[in-house]
Amino acid sequence: MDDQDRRSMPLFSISIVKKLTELTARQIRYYEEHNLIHPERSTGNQRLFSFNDVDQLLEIKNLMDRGINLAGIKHIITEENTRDNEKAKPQISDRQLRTMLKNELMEAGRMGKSSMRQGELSRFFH
DNA sequence: TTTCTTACA
DNA sequence: TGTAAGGA
Repeated sequence: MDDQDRRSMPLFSISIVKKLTELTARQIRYYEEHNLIHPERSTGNQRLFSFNDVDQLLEIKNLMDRGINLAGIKHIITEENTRDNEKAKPQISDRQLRTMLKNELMEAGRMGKSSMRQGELSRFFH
């Protein structure tokens, strides 16, 4: 069994994830509705989160704290998985994109927040 | 007891 | 987002 297997192993109940991420059950379920995480289901339709899910949620939480709304987060995470396949963005490298995004996020956090919202984020993916 | 879904404030 | 309702 390799690391990836371990990371995607469904182990935590929502109550555990709630403590680990400091998010409410409502938020956790809401993010799942928007396909930001994909916890497995098991006994009696109960959610079982993997280490990856928790990690993803922590990332979402960080973005939320920076004042980015669901649309923006969704956009980021979606691009995250789409980027590798589509080379329709020959302009900048993957590493450059990450650096740019990181700098922007840091600036947004430092400046108080509102500098980056909804559509503005799309400029990174044009 | 804990979690689940749906839906309204 | 919070919370109530009703079921598993």
